[in-house]
Amino acid sequence: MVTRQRGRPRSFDRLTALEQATMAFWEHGYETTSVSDLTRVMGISAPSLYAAFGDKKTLFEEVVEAYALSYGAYGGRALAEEATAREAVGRMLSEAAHLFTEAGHPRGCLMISAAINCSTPEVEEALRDRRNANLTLFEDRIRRDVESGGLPAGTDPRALARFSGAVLQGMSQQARDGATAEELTAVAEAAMRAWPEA
Amino acid sequence: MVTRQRGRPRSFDRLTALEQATMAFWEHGYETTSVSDLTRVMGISAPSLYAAFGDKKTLFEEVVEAYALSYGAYGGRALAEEATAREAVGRMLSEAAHLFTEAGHPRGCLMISAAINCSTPEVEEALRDRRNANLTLFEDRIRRDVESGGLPAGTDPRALARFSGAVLQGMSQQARDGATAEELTAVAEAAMRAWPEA
DNA sequence: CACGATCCGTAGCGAGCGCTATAGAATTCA
DNA sequence: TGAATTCTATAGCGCTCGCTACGGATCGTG
Repeated sequence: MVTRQRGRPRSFDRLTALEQATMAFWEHGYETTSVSDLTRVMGISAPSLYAAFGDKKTLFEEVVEAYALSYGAYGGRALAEEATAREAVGRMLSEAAHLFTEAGHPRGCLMISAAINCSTPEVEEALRDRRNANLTLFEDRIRRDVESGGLPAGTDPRALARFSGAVLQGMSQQARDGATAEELTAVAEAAMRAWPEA
Repeated sequence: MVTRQRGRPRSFDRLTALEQATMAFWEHGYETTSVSDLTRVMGISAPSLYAAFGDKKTLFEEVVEAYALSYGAYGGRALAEEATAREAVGRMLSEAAHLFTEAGHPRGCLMISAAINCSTPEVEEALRDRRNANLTLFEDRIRRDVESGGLPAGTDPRALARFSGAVLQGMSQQARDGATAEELTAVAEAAMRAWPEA
């Protein structure tokens, strides 16, 4: 049902503006990115922003959702496509080493770094919930391999998932602190040495 | 040379106020902790704060320095007191698992989480410089063991230092995301499995 | 064309920010 | 006791924050 639009059409591309907002939030975080920062990088005025995206918090939520489906989708892809939990996490960390440092967008991971110390608690908790949900996905995938014999019987799925998530979060901060793709790749490889032998 | 103080004496304890400022910055970060937050938790008025500590940025720098010498000294102690780099880092991660989660102060590490996304770039860089300086300390300690044969000849000191730092930073965020001391201890133990055999 | 609908830019709201001028209170020294 | 010194509290500065009222501009529809 495509309702023909009635009034004056929007003079900017909504997806482009969302992408530019993503870059701003990714680089500076939720709190530090002001609405006037956003209107400048998006090339629109404040009333246009509020009409198209709601308030700042709602815009950020849409940014996070879009990020999770694009830049942040590598983890889910690895979990879905690799045959074992070990291969999935190994691939995820390896890809993260490049994604966290490549040119064309800010360093690190938006979901990890963009709402660390936030005066709006709901925003901070929303990203925390996403991070913890991802941890549970790791844990479930690892447990499947433990139960099927792909990982040793004594393996603690929750501990191994937390370890992998901690390395990923640490890699994000190292990327923002200046680490190169090569250095992060070495971190990822070291982390996989901690995994039990298959 | 203790010069007798002349005018009206200060009506609050400077160290106590500094400690209370530390707790506030530790929990909420540099940016999110306002001067009025500080005056409330420190129990003093704004002019007293500015007279005793300078501006907000200077107060934060003093907080960070005091933190590094107290709560944050465990890493330096482990490096100084343990016989090998492996034992030092293992002890550091193990202690961090408890320090990052124990009651009586906020979770995680102030130097890791308090200035992530900061509108004052110098503050963000000051903590980044401290983190990177700590990485170099790890690296130097590891290199000593590689050169003395305590670690295998092929070991990359910089990579192993970055890995250890990444785990520490990840543990800090996991602590703030709700991980228990036991879970973080498991993360620390997993990390040490990545270290080469002595 | 006129009309309703929708979007745009200007301009500014109330609130909180970091910070400070000012004056009074409390102490030491002469 | 009086003067000099230093701290404290009130009160408010200029600024930026997130957000929006308003009027003009631009569209589809009749």
